[in-house]
Amino acid sequence: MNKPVAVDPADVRPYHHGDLRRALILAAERILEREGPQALSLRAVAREAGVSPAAPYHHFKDKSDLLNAIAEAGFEALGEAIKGAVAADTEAKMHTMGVAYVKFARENPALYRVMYDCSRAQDGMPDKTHGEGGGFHLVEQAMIRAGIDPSNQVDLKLWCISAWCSAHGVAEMVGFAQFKPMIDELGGEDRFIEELMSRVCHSPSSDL
Amino acid sequence: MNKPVAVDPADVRPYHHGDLRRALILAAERILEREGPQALSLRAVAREAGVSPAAPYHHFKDKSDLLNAIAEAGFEALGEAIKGAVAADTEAKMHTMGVAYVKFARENPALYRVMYDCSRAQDGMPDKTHGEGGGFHLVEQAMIRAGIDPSNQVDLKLWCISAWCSAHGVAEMVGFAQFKPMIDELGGEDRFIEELMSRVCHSPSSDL
DNA sequence: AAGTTAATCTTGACACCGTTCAAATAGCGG
DNA sequence: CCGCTATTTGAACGGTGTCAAGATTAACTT
Repeated sequence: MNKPVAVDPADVRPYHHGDLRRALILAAERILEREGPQALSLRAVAREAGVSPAAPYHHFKDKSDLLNAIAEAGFEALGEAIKGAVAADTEAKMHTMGVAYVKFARENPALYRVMYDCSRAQDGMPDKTHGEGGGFHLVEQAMIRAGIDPSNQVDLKLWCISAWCSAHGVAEMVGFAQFKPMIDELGGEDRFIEELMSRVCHSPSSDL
Repeated sequence: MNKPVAVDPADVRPYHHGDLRRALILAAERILEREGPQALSLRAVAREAGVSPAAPYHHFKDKSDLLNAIAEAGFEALGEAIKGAVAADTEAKMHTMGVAYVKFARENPALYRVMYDCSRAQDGMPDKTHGEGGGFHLVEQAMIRAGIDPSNQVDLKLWCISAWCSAHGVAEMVGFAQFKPMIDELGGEDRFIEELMSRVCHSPSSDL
């Protein structure tokens, strides 16, 4: 008899058919990138993972349960993107973080869609987003650096939320094709994002 | 034989089955308010209008075509809401308009959802929104009143877009249940909206 | 006024979706 | 080796968007 051949642990399918849960999430992300959010059906994910339509139900309660897993990973990636931008900017300004946020959304539009569709269906963004390494936490620190008094917790949180809202709004709308003329006039979407972000981060007068 | 009985003209179904197109839109809006956006299927709309599942296809190319009609009406109503708020505020500040915007979104969550789902699938918001009486036009005027130089068209538009983005972001996120503790601490969602809006309209320092 | 045309609506079908459930299968502990 | 449990399948149900073909009715033409 052959003893089990020594295989790369990455190739091992430890269970029945492998580590589905993970495989399903990966398959879903693949579909998301390739065909967009409206093509992301449970059956399509199962198909992509090479498994029957009912199989996912042993790893996810629901379709929305799968979506939530994807969304959570998305928010984590978003946090990483922001962190990366902060690390590259010695001043670690809100503006920098905002631009990183919007660019992440633009580079992963389908994922970003799932992230906020889930947030709306759930109670909001995943808890981890507000935790130690999460994106929201980074915003808090930047706000404090920008001069917001951290002893007034409510005020600080309000500033963070309002900033996050603005970034989200920009992220959802930069893609509107109706802005294309303006984008061309400015010389590219990156410039457009910069211009919007600097206005969001700094109002021209106090009586707006 | 009976001649047709004299009927109230309101009961008359002038066409085959009545003025469908309009009836379908109304039925859809009814479903939207009653059961939310995920219950809005073409078949359900047809059912609500008392008509066969295929009937809508003679008035709308698609399901999305119906949705677009609803979205367009929604953006018009949003413009009216903003206009109303401006009329009631002698100073006609951006802050006032922003609050009106967000409150409209919160009072018509399902409609608001359809509005932006369509905008994303289309090229953006309906053209009428930017026209003479549209909501975007009102923002432009308010921006000019707030001191933005109207001779720099690009700059003016950028200010308007950034403001609209912020309002949209707030509108989408105030509903997150995870903010409930903070809302309670502030004494209600209205107050929460005010606080966010004033921060969005007025940054604390220029180096945010 | 009658007959033709064109618009409107229905019926029935197709493919796909989310979800469930009983049966089959495979790995695991004894 | 046997049974146990987790995993997967297959088939089914009700629902969806969409389309083609036929029936019905309004409108137009002469």
